[in-house]
This record gives sequence, structure tokens and C-alpha cells, in this order.
Amino acid sequence: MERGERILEAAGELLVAWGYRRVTIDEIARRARVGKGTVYLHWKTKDALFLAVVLRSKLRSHRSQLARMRTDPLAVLPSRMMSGAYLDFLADPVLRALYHDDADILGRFTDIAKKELAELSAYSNEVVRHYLEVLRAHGLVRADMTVEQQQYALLATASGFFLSEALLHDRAPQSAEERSTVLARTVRGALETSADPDPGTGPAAARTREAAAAAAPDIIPAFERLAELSEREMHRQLRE
Amino acid sequence: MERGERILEAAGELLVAWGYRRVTIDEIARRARVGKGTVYLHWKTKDALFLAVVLRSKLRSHRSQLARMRTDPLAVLPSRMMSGAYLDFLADPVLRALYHDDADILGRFTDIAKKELAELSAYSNEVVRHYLEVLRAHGLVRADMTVEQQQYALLATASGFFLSEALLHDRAPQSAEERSTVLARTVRGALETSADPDPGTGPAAARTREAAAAAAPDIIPAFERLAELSEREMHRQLRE
DNA sequence: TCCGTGACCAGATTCGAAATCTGGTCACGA
DNA sequence: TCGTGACCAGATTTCGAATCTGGTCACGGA
Repeated sequence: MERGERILEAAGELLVAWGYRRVTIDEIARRARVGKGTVYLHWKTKDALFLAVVLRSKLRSHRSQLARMRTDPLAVLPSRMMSGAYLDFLADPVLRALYHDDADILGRFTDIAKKELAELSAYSNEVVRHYLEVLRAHGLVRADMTVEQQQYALLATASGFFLSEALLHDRAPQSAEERSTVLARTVRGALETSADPDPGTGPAAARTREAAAAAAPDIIPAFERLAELSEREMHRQLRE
Repeated sequence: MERGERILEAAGELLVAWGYRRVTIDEIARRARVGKGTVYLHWKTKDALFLAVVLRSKLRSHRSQLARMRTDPLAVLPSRMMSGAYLDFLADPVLRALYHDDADILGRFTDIAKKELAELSAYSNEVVRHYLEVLRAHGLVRADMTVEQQQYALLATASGFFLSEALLHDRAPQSAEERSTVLARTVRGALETSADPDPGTGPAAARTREAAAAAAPDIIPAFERLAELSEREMHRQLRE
């Protein structure tokens, strides 16, 4: 594993274990088996390093999302998309820490991230909007609300599930699969036109599959551009 | 307005304006135009006083919910219930502060409240569970998930919307009515069997109305007992 | 007699200056 | 040329003194 990668890995592990404030550049360098100065050969500041750590996790999640969409067009459905994103989120300690314990783990880092990632976040907004429009055009998403309202519904609902571990403590179902399934059903009921097309073999399920396959070529590139922007943003944190 | 009421009012105003830590009993007494000792004639501790402030707001919200259900049986539908609760929540500065700015407004108060209200919260859980079972028995809520899963879906979704002001900043629709409508539609799509029965005049809408009217007598008493327990809990904060 | 009050106290909180720590640099050496 | 760790300024922590505040209770007025 190359130096930069080792540093990101070490920073991520320490972030999750100790929280932003408690982690020192010294400690990261030690764990990555490099000199302290070497960290600064790669990243301008501590903030930039941790921003890169977070972007790396987000990027992984995006890529895994894209892989699912390329394998199975049904993965473009909002329900699939969200349950996939939710499972990725649970599997990545950095992303989980991000939502789980804002104050203790992240300290003031959230503010910095919000500011630095404003552009990315705005673009992500547009991608989601475009995504919903395409799905509506293909009859996969209902037209009983405005796109803006559906986007709000999607974001708010997802936030609730993502935060549910922290908010609901033990009142949530134990298994991640079960929670992701409930999320999928909630999103499907809120936005989509079809019943669950996965085990379906009838003509309706076939139609959904076709429509998803037709929509995918419009949707995948948009998310690819989002992933690219994430990656560019991640590299922009590097020195020069 | 009687003394105790004036004190609660003053405490609520100051809580919202200054946050838990900054508010002193002295200041509350001054604003309520009573002596400091008088506050302690009514409540055992500062914590008990603020717990009462919060319970008072929750109780008001419960009562307003009950009033809606008694006026219009359709208000027992989860979608109506949640949009109603959301609008009550937005209208009450104390409840809003509770979700809006956890750290700054509430300080360590959240922990205390979580502990003290554990019993109430457990009971509330049971009421919601019973509520969903009754609605399922009357065919108003679907049976495509377990009740536990639907309860989780409801709680997680609602949390997301309740927190959306804080989380989504400016990416949420401006008007409270619009947000509450989107919440209603999301919940309806996730749980209910009917389309919006309110403007509906067809036989399906009529059937929904009938079923809701039939379910209401089973549901209203359960929420009445919850309101009573809230009130008892609120009074239990009083001295003796 | 009894309800309301504010002076009072102990413990919690804040303050401030000294001591320590840490992000970031850079001269040096491999 | 690339990597390093000693070094520095400013941020953070520490810790005892000073202040503040939750809670009590003896007293006074109705």
C-alpha cells in the first residue's frame, strides 16, 4: 500500500476511534509509519486530510452504487438506491461516525466540511433532481408531487433512517438488512409507481425492468459525473 | 394567570431564548414576578421544572391531536396524524428547540429527560404499536410489513422530517404547510391502503371514512391514556 | 396559621495565567 | 530529490482562586 493511502487509512481509523479533536498528525504519521512532515507533503492541513478521508469513503459508496446500477438496472430505483446506500453507509465506519455522534467525534469538523463541500453538495442536489426527472419520464416515479417535493421527501426520509441508530437507540430492528428493507419499502411507497419488482415475474414487473433498463443510460452518467467531482474534490485537498 | 403557569411560561420563554445552561432560577422567578423560593414551592429542582415545561408542550400537542381525531375520524390516519403533529411541533417554540439545536439549547438536559421519560417513552411505544394494529384490523394500514417494521418506518421517517430544518438547512421547502403535506404523502405511501381520502368523493374514499370512524373509538382512548400519563408525569415533577 | 420571600450556604462553574501540547515549517541528511 | 523530525508560535489544557447559582429555611406579612 502506498504512502498516501496508508496515511488516509490511519487517519480514518483514528478518527473513528478517537474523534477529530483527539487525533494528532503525529499519531497519524506514527501509525502510517511515516514522518510527520510527510503528511504535509501530501495534504495542506489537518482539515484537508480529514476532508479527504471523508471524501474517500463517500467516493467508495458512490462507486459501489454505480457498480450495482451497471450490474442490475433495477438498482436505479430510488428504493434500491437508498437501501444500497444505507448498507454501504453501515459498512463504512467513517460514514457511520459522521452521522452517529456529531458532537463527540467530529468537533468543529462538520462546519468546515459543510463549507468546503458546499459546491459538491449543490451539484449532488442537481443530480438527484435530474435523477428523479428521468425516472418520472420513464414512469418509474409517480407525478403526484413536484420534483422538489419528492426530493425533499427522499432526503428527509433517508436522513431519518440514517440517523435512526443514534435517535432510536434500541427501538430499531436489530439487523441491518431488515432496516434497509424497511427503508426501501418506505421510499418505494413514497415515490415509486411499482410494487417490489424483484421477485415479481408478472408483466408489470417485466415492464418495470424494461423501464429501468431504459432509464439507466440517462442516470448512470449523471452519477458518474458526481463521483468524478467527488474524486476531483478529494484530489484538490492534496498539496498543489 | 396563576403562579405555577406563569413560572412555566417564563421558563419556556427563557429556555428557547437562552438555552438550558444560561437560564437561572433567579431569572425565571423575576420574569414570573415571584420570589425565587416560590419556584421551589412548586418544583423540586431546576431539572423537574424544565421537564415540566417540555411535558406541558408535549401534552398540548397530544391534546390538539386528540381534538382533531374527535372532530374528524380521518385524523386517525398515520398521514394525518404525522402532518398534524408536525404542524403542532413547528408552532411550539419549546418543541422546536428540542429538535433544532440539541447541543446549544439543551446542554445536558437531554440525558436527564431521556432517563426520566423512559417509562413514558416505553408506553408511547406500546400505544403506537396498538394504534397500527387497530388500523391494520380496519384495513386502513397495509399488511406488507410486520407491525414492528411499520413502527420503525413511521418513527424513522418522522424523525427525518422533524429534523429536516436543522439538517437540510435551506434545501427544504419554505412553507410549513408544504413540508407537512409532503410528510403526509410519504407516510401514506409507506403505510396506508388508501389514496388521499380528503378531497375524494368516490366509493373508496367513503369506505376509508367509514373504516376510520370505526377505528377511532379504539384509538382515541389509547391516546387519551397516553395524554393522561404525560399529565401525571408532569404533575409528578411537582413537589409532593 | 400559613404562604411567599430573599439572604444565605455549599458545591458547581468560570476565570486567568502558567504550563503543555500540536499544527505546520524547513534545514538537513539519506 | 524526497523524506524527516527538531523547532516555533499559537492554541489548548491545567489548576487554584474567585464568582455564580441551585436549593434551603427562618422570617414576615396576610
